[in-house]
Amino acid sequence: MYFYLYLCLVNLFIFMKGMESKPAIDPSTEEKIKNAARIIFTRKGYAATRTRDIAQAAGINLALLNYYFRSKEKLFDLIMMESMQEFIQSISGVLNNESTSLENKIQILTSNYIDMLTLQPDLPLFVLSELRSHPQDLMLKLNFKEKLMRSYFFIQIQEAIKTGKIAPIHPLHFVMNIMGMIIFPFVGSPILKNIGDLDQEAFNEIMQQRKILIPKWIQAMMLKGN
Amino acid sequence: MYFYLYLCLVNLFIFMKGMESKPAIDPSTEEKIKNAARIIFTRKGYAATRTRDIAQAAGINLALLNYYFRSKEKLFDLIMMESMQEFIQSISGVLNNESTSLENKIQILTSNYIDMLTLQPDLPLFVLSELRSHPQDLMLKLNFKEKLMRSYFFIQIQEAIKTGKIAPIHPLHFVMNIMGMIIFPFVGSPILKNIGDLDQEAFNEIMQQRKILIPKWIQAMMLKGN
DNA sequence: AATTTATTTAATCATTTGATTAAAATTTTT
DNA sequence: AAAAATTTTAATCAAATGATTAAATAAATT
Repeated sequence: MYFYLYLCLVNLFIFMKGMESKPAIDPSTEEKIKNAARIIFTRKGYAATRTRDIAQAAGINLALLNYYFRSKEKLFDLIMMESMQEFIQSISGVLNNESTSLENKIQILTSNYIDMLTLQPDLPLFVLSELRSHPQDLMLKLNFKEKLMRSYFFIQIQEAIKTGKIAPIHPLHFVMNIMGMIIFPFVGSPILKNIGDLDQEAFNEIMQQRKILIPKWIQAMMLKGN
Repeated sequence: MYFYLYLCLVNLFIFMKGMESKPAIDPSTEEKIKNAARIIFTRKGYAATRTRDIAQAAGINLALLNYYFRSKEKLFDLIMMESMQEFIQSISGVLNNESTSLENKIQILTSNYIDMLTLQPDLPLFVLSELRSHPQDLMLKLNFKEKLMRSYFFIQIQEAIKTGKIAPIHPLHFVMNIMGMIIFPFVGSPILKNIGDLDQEAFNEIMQQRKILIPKWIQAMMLKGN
């Protein structure tokens, strides 16, 4: 709620520290806490995460966590912000590349996304879950929407619809299908691994296959001619 | 953990009650609690749900909740079980209908699923989230996997692969794509509504469109000829 | 109607958990 | 080395929360 106010304060804090050339916050301890927090928050969600568990995982005292980050919520907001930014950052470049075709973007996007989610398979469920309860759409509204709607990628989609390359449907169907086919397998991996009798390695192999398959499928189902 | 043991005890309990023709548990109050619990658990998840909130929503006392269901965890397990069973039940009939074609099943499945999720949009994220933490794959292993693998639907998929109607890929890709395209929009609805500037009504309209579109897409991307 | 059984409540417990405080240890600056 | 600033810890607090108990009320049975 007081998220932006907090960020301003943190930035001011860090900035002033730098100005006064007083000893900067030891990055090693702060990072240790943040890393532990990221892992546990991402795996268990906000409500199920205990600050004591974070402290223990970081190898520090509980009081230290509050010394550095003031509260559980503020630590969470920070982690959440960084996760989202990393998320957006990772695709922003691809979406706005004006020298790649729509087909090409889909290929690169799929490949990058699958590689990223293979390394951080808990990330999407975490983001999707927390987004529901916390009305932090601020972040979302101010970043994600703008980034996507004004992206060259979106212009290309609308162009393709105009020229009849894509059927005249709501562009959101496009986003839903791509994201659904890429992200859902990771979100539903416990079920999918179970019904397919797959261990982690076999699951990853399937995901690697999808780097090739999904762009083909998207093309077959949505792009006319070619 | 002691989930099955508990179920047995509950069943035994109810059974014996019936035998002795002692007054059965008042269904109205028990149902009130279960309904409130289902809504709140589904919306906020296990960890973020307070038993007091359930009691209040049900219009009863906190002690009464524990009187009927013994503990938060046991109430949760019951809700979870019922949700999963309803989930499986709702598709089991479709999957095992031997008089419908593969294409037909996909149409019906898509339509049913979208109607169901339109009424219970929080269900998939709830199930997917809780499945990750709680290793209650027992339930999953003993039901979902068997139900799906032995279904006539699965036989039809394998048949279609043999006759070359579907490219020779892992059948799981099929499941991932259908589920991804149907379920993901509901899981990601906060983001999607935001970037598409959709209110609930407009979102539902898009989902209605997908009842027609998804079967077509699946056919175009995975089913050769026809 | 009397008695037994089932249902419901108010009050309370015990544990968990986020957060604070005051002091100790460490590092930095003078 | 002394002083000042910082990092870290042990101990503790206060609120939240799941659960229980004993008593009151209502319903069913005899």
